[in-house]
Amino acid sequence: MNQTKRKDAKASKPLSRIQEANRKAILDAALDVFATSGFRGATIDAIAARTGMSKPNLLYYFKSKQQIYQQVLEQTLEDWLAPFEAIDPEGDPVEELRRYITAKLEMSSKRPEASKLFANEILHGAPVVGSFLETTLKDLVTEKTKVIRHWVGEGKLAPIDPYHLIFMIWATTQHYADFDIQIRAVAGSQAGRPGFSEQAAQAVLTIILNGIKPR
Amino acid sequence: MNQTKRKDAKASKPLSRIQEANRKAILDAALDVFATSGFRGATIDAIAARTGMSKPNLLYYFKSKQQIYQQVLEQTLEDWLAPFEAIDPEGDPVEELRRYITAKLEMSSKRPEASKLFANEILHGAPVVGSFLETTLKDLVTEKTKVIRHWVGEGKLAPIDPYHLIFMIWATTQHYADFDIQIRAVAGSQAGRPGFSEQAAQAVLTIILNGIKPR
DNA sequence: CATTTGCTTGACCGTTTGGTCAAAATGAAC
DNA sequence: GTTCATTTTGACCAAACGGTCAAGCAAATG
Repeated sequence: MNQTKRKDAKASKPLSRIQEANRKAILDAALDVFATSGFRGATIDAIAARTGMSKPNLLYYFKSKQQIYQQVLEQTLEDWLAPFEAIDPEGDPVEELRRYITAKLEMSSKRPEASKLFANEILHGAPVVGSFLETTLKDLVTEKTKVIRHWVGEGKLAPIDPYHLIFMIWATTQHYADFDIQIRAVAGSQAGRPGFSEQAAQAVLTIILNGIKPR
Repeated sequence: MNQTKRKDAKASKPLSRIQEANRKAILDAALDVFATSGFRGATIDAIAARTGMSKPNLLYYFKSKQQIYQQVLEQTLEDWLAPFEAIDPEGDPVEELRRYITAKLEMSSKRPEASKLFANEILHGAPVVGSFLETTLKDLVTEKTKVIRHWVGEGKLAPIDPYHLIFMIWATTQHYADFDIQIRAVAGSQAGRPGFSEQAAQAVLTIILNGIKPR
């Protein structure tokens, strides 16, 4: 029964059906808990309660709270980055950025927990994703700044600093997820209305795209 | 009964010289600790260590960790709001907004801890400042949206939604404080150079102001 | 000087929480 | 059924942490 197919001790894990389901349930619950309470504020018990499992059972699937956190974060980063990678150097600048901003705003509205989780991580010094930021993300951003600079060179965009344009898009799109409570408190009835997030997207697009169009 | 000379709401403490100095030292240390570790992550011991006092001594001046947190937050909110209140309805729109954005970016660069403290509070559901957001801040924002709408009506600004303009400014200016680690990681050498924050201010102003100028 | 009041702290307590462990339940294979 | 591996948990431990308290120290006050 110990063929290459069944149970490999170290290299890779076949992952039984039960394991796969439980792991996923745990990571889903953990995302919520970590996002609302932060790493320190979250407790294994809280995550366990949310999945209906016992605490030791969580630690049967993941060896520590840290590890759960890392995996949730890792999983989140991929989604977070995908639309950024998708910016096409060959496409029309305004159209590409419109697509990117729209995608990010949609993510903020649909999965604010992911955004909050990430915000928390960065806010506390990026202890886990720090090296990722300095390598993968940095390279990716460098690449995109070249694209933007190329667009500017062609006269398709106003002469703006690519870094700050990117930061500004990140800032704005994340804000709607991370600060949603403040937004709801301040905008009051406005924010409750259906179509509010579409309206937000429209306003953000208007300002940024007008701001970077060549004059 | 109550002489109205002291600013005290509780009508008891004249506050000795020593008390005033120690209270301030504690609040200063607490700002740093809360900003970098969050409420849950911060410990009274850490704050005490930073002031050179003992833990019981902190609790002699403030009755609980919560109370320290509240006072730090309260103190921070005032600074945070001041430049927003200062937006002058009679002034030139572009000039007023330039002043506001510049002031906020400067705060982000000089006192990022204050910004981080606030971000953390909101991110975790605004348990302490929630009611403040729904009353004072909401009223203030409503007032400023009217000013912006008036400017738009006069044709001095492009027709943009005032709420989203405000959110966008908040988002962007806070981003440079709250996500400074990500910015430094991604921008690398750029961010280290002197004048980086001035450059950031220039870029942000360019995009937003161009974005809202009437065409 | 003595006395009162304000300031400071070492030692301690109760609770929370991350993590362990041995044993029980469940399931799979024969 | 029996046997063996996987999954689950109650009970427990050690460390961390918020907070208390009684006693010590300092500084005014007389």
